[in-house]
Parts: sequence; C-alpha cells; structure tokens
Amino acid sequence: MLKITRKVEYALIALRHMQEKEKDELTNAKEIAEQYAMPVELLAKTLQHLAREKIVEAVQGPHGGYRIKKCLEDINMKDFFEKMEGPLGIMDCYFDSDCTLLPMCNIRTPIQRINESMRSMFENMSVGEITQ
Amino acid sequence: MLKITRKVEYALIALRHMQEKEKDELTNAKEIAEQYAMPVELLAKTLQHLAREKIVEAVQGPHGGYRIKKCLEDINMKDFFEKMEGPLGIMDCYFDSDCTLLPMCNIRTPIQRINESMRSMFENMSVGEITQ
DNA sequence: TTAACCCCGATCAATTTAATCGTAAATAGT
DNA sequence: ACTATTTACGATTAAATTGATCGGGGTTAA
Repeated sequence: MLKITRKVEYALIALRHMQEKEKDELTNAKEIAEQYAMPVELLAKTLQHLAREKIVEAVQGPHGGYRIKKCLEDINMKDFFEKMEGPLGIMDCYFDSDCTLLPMCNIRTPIQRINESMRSMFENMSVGEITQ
Repeated sequence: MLKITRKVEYALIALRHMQEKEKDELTNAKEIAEQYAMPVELLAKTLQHLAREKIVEAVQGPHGGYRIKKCLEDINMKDFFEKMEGPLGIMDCYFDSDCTLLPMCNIRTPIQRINESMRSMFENMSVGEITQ
C-alpha cells in the first residue's frame, strides 16, 4: 500500500539516467526505454510531461532528445510527485470535499495531521537526492 | 497519490467510534455503518479483520458486536497498515523481486531509503493518536 | 524530402479496490 | 426448541484506477 505509480517510477529512472551523462548531452526516449525495458510510448509520455513541467528540455528532430534543465536538487519530492500525479495525501478529503462521509467523519483532523507529516517529509527530500 | 484504502479508513473511523464509548460496551456493525454512511457488508468485513488481528473482540449473537481489545496506543501505524493492507512501501521492489526492470533498475537504493523514511514515520505514530 | 525524433489526445487492457451476495454459525429471548 | 439478531467468511460482481497502445500530428538535420 501507499505505492507510487509507474509513471513516477519511470520519470525517476529516466532522470537518473540522464544525470549520469554530460551536462548538455541529449538522450532519446527509445534509448531509455530499451535500457530499462519500459514501454516506449509510456516513457515518452512521461518525458513529455517532465518537459511541460520544465524539468527537462526537449529537442526535436533527428538526433533530438531530452536533457535535464532544472537543477534536481532544487525540486523537492512533494512538488515532483504532485506535478506528476496530482495531490499528495493519504485521503482525498485533504483536498476536495465531495466525500459522502465528510459531514460525519470523525477522523478528519488526525488525517490532516498525517498528511502534513507526509507532505513535509517529502518536502524535505530533493529529487536530486534520489537520482544522486 | 499515496492514498490509503477505504478499508483502512473504515477501520480507523470504527475504532475511533468505539473508543468514544465505555470500556466494555459493544457496538455492532450496523450502528457504525449507518452513522457514517458506509456499506454494512464491507465495514463488517473490516471489523472481522480487526477481530482476527485481535485489535477488537467480537461477541456473537443478538446484542453482540465489537469492542476494543488491544490498547490502541500500543499499535503503531506501520503495523496497523500492514495488518490491514499488506506491505507498506512506495514500490514493490522493497519486498519482492519479480519486477521485470529490477536487474537494470538504477534507483533501487534511493527507493529503499524513501521506504525506510516512510515506514519509520508511521512506526512513530500510534493508532491511538489518530483515534484520540 | 525523408527519416528520426518529439507531441498529444483517445482508446483499450489490466489491475486493483470496492461492494455485494449467499451461506454458516453463534446466542439471547421467548 | 424456535426465531430474530448478530458475527464469519469465501465467492462473485462492479467500479475505479492505472498501464499500455494507437493514430495522427509537428519539427528539423542530413
């Protein structure tokens, strides 16, 4: 339980892979997908997402590819997770309020506390730390 | 992302509900289900699970029900989550190793670190804290 | 102008989670 | 002993989420 998604997993693996290269060197989706046995299309999507978030930069055309743009030490895991997968919380009620049992829920406040702990834990962790 | 399941949610709500009663008073599944608008069968199952784990005690027959058995301050959230939902980790590779990309995975060690942080965070949190 | 890339929405498949069903078994009250 | 009320639990179905694929675009170096 409390698992992250493949998309996030692929993103981290890809970032780490790119980080091991020279600063401006490009890596294309196919290369990463082959090396780590991932479905190309899905990884491509993930990389496109990273590009939209300005974490990597995409270069189109032949010999194109991706390279890291933002300093990974400057992105915390909480923001990273939320950019990739949306709100980070052990329950939805932390964010929206269309939960049917909200009005009579008796564990709302403690849940908020847990959420805060989890969020702050990931806030104090940088993506760079993970990808070295 | 990183959500807990309904089952755990129902369990916590039920425990808190029971904790607000007298020490030996019984509460039946129907009462809780109605009060918090949960599907009875599912909640019942959850309570049965709690009973198997010896966290609550079940009394059968008319006027039967459940009551808290174990001191909730003595159960940490990591164990509770794992009892209710199985292994707690942001990725499966922490526990088993039939992940296809394991051999070439480049983020295994950092993932382990994150897992440890998460596990220890929940280990330092008691169920009693959550249910007051 | 073609081949090798990125871009992106739409759809389909697989997995996981949630809910329901059906049948036991226990027991208090009568 | 019978009945109503309750827990016990595996099996099944339904819904939601996630993962993967498809198809049609753009861009640009050679």
